[in-house]
Amino acid sequence: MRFTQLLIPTSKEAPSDAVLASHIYLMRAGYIQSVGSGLYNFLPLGKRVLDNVRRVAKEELDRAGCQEVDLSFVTPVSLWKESGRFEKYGKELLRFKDRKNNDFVLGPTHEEMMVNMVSQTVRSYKQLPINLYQIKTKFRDEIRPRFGLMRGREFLMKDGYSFASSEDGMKADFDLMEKTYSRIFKRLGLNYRIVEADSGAIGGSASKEFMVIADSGEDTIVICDNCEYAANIEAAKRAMVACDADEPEISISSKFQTIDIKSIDDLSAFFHVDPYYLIKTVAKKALYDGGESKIVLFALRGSDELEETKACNSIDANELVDINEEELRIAGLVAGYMGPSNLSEEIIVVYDEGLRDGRSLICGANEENYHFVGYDLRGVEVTYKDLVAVQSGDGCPKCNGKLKHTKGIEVGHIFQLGTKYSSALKAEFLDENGKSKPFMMGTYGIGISRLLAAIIEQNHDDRGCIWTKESSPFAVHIIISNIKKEEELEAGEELYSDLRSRGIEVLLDDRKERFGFKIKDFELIGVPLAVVVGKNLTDGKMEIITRDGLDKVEIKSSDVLDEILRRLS
RNA sequence: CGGAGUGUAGCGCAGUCUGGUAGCGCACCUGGUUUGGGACCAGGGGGUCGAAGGUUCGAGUCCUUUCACUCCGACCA
Repeated sequence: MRFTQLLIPTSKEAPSDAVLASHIYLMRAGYIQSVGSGLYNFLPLGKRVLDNVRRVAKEELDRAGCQEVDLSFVTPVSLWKESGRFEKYGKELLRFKDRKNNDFVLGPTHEEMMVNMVSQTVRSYKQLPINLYQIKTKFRDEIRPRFGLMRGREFLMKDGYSFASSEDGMKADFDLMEKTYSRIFKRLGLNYRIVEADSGAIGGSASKEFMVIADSGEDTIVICDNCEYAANIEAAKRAMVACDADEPEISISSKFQTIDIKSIDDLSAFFHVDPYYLIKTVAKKALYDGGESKIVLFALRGSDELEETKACNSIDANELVDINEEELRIAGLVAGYMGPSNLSEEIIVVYDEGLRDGRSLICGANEENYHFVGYDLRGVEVTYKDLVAVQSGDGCPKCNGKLKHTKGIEVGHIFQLGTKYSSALKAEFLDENGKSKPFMMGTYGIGISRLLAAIIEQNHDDRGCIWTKESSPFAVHIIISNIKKEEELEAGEELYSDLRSRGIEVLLDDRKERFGFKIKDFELIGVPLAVVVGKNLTDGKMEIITRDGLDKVEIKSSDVLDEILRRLS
């Protein structure tokens, strides 16, 4: 393509709200344009990259035997009510009515639609397994869209769904998708890691996320420095923690006056006891379907932190929200002096596994200025769940390595769903014995538009984008230094048509601009390879620039074509 | 949802306190000079000052309402 014919509005200035490199450069280099909160237009360059990422995904999925379909974007609300997700998904669902006053949502994901489609067309186990996918715009009304393409409201996603007749079949599908996804992200040139994950609003049993490692990532992931263990903090486990500090010597269990001693630190200092022996009690309001809510106390060791997603899952709630002072008071709770015992019946208490059979503990007495000393959990019937946020330095649950935190961008997520949706939506097939059974499903997503951001987060410098080979909008960027010089123009044009005739995607900068202007645009746009046709043409040479590292070499003009072909192969 | 802030040319901003002809930089158009690191000179186009209502002789500026966008937070107990 010729620069003079392409819409590439590059600019020196970035929008003031852009903080991430990917956001800044994709805007500045004219890939995308903002149209509203979390909404973007893809300009020609952006569309080319999007198509490339989509193509890589499609090729690998088709290779793995998946079939592409395209389901209606507007989906009837009835399906969402049937699956129970209408409430669970909450405000992220964009709802609206048509002229006949029927309710619809814009699809944020398509489990319901796909199950519905398959249940109408697949009747027999002989038709299984089957794996269907689509690459389609999705809409989620995010609480707070930000970071450009990273967290938009409208975005392009590949969503796939597998249907099997047995659990083994489902697991085989899942494993195949894990391999396929690995191939896709590898081809896109990404440094990624597969981590164990929470299933979130999708539901289901096992799930894994594909995380692109980047400091700007929104997710915290926990990785082992010794083995392959890696998990999202929302699902990360750790080896049991022992405490080096001595257990406090407590002769009798009793209330103890602790005026103005409210925090774990204060308590620890006041009693000269390691926080390990203190109970931290976190109060939350849990929201359920139908507007129901319950007060829940999560008890964990003072040395640990609560992981909210785990906490939410532990009580099967839709969401956890903070409790305001009024609600605390009504529940008979005192901030700073909360404890898991002596509570009204309506309050649910969940203990962290780390407290199992704990003794000689200190906790709030649920009374202003008093703590309870010598709390003993041995032989007491309580609910234990894994609630803690794994911290850097904790032991790996798989080996004796140490865990550490790092940041990642979630670009893929694969789930084993089992029969969650097929049961709810009564999607069944007849097995070998003529018996009706719900499909064993898996669901698999890739954030196609988010990948553009992820690729740039991982591949950029202070001058602009550096695309990877398969994602780049063009393979080669030819810069004609001064189009007024006939020989430069001719040589540039000739190289351009030679490359094009070999099927190579070339961007030719034929604008009537100065050299500096053009080279800055090349650096901003980030095509991996550039050829400068300029002043050293008089010595019969051209310059090849590698965008990553900006290495330059002069090559005899007659050898340039071969050199480029060699590098691209 | 809670808190803070911003809406003025395509983009980035000043002007608002103290009411009196709508400004700057970049970008854009014309002509000329320049041509290897975002050039220079001259000329030019472009605005319901987010919207609605009010106060006033007069409102970008003051008052009321509203909409949109952005940022921070959603922790501890």
